[in-house]
Amino acid sequence: MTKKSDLMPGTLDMMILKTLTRGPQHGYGIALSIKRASDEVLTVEEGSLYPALQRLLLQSWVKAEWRSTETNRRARYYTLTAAGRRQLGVEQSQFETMIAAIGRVMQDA
Amino acid sequence: MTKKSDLMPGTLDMMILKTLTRGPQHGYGIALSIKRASDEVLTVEEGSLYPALQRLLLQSWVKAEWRSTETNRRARYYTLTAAGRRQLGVEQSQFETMIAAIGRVMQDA
DNA sequence: GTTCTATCCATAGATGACCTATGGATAGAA
DNA sequence: TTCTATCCATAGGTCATCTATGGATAGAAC
Repeated sequence: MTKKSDLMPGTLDMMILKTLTRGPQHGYGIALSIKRASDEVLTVEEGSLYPALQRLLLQSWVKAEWRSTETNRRARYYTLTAAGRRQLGVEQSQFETMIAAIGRVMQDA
Repeated sequence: MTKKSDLMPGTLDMMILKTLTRGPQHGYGIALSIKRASDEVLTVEEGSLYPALQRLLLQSWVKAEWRSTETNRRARYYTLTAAGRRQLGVEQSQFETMIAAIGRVMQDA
């Protein structure tokens, strides 16, 4: 089993895509969003996050542009594409299927 | 995301331990149990199963002995140990925590 | 009687996601 | 001016799982 602060493998891309449905964000902001939404249970390391964003860019599930933050710093803002939104749907339903199956295996009977 | 027939990484050991709470079983039987319990959604490949069983043996979470099956074939029967039962509890609660956290990230809000 | 399928064990090597470690840079607070 | 938080990104390692392979036997099918 994974350690407490680790992620569940295979769920990071899905969570990033989901986070971006709430609007464009830069990498650091995505990491904070996930951390806060999960009540500090999930911590996305930068060494996981940026490679993941590169993967998503390559697939054209997100696009990126350099902009300025409210605090006047340069940052790369990521936006969900239409394909990314479709992909999110696919990953969500696969995830649900998987979790439901594991639930059946794990139930007492 | 993982493919449909794949496992969710990090959940195999937990499912094996859970399966063994229903009594000793040989490797092949464990794989079938998981497949059936999950309504054929989860397929444990032999290349995943036997290394997993070696891990569990090393940790003394299961023990093994050679016996004969009902159909007269030699097979290695795996039994859950007390430590294995404790470990199952740990993994289950970590899993629940993780799934709950992912659920919060994935909920529309 | 032999071929095929299901049952059974196990390892080697590849893949791929994630983590650790590292490096760089700036804004604003102390 | 030093420290912390904010921001980006890559290289290298780890580890779980999969693919591919190899071996062996029981019983059914033909």
